[in-house]
Amino acid sequence: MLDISEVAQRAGLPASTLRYYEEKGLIMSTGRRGIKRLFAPVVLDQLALIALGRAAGFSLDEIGAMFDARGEPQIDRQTLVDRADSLDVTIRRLSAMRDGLRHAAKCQAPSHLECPQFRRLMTVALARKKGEKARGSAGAGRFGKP
Amino acid sequence: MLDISEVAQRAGLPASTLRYYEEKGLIMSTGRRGIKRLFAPVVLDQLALIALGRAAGFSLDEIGAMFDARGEPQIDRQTLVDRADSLDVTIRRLSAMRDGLRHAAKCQAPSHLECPQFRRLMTVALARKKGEKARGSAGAGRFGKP
DNA sequence: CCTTGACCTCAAGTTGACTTGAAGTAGTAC
DNA sequence: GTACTACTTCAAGTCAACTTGAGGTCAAGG
Repeated sequence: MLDISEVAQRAGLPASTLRYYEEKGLIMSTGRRGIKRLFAPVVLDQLALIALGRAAGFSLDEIGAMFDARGEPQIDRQTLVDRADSLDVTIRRLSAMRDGLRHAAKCQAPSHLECPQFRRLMTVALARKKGEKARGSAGAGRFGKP
Repeated sequence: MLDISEVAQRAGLPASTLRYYEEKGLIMSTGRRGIKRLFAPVVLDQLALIALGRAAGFSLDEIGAMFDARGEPQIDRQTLVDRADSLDVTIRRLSAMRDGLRHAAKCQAPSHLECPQFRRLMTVALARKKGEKARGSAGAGRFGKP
């Protein structure tokens, strides 16, 4: 059993964030010693998972919908697959942006927005509207209209 | 020349966001007809670039530091390369998360956090601490401690 | 000429994800 | 038993990225 400062230190998060995550139902403390929270070591895995989800652009609510407070995936397997699909889209975009940045760093063209290679990369990155719409509204939440 | 509603419609963004982006110096209107903004069509490319950057987890300020209001990359080529490198890290994590989600959707293990395959994917996703630290602090801003 | 509607500005409000601060509590060390 | 310290709660504050609302402007149509 770990107390909050140990979890904080190992996860690289402030204790306040851990309390906030618990309040939101993303993690659970397994008990108290006196008034102090105790966490099972598995919470570190859960926090890693949450960090991953945040890096993927999912909101805390979305992450909460994918995994319960014990870190187990929720039963809606289709949602998990949809999330994975939307990650694919994100990954394709990010790859294009990475390539675009690398290209921009060495390209001599006076205007990058007119450089054919740069534009091709951007087009790749944005060639998703159909795929995204065709599948309904299961996006990662960071794209699309309000 | 496009007026704001046309840009809004084509970019899939509300006009308020376009005004906000202009105020932040991310885009420029090329003039006014009376009191109304006019935009050159190239603004659509810039907006695509901004959307890409946002999807990559960059803040508007970071995007503003990478590209000027005309959409041209700023001269600090090393920064562009650093951003690209940090995108590589992000992409690796997201790929692992995507695989993890796909696996979770079909795996029968009672606890995923104990499923060896799931853990292996997560480990891949998180095996960056060294790489990230070794390169200094050129991250995308979404990772690391405050 | 007058109205209409799409734009404008500027200030204030919203949301998500936390952080901070004040005031309280409880194991441990002396 | 008192002090210390690491925790606790709860309310309020912060920050980014927008959004909303009130009141103003202006070109075009009738």
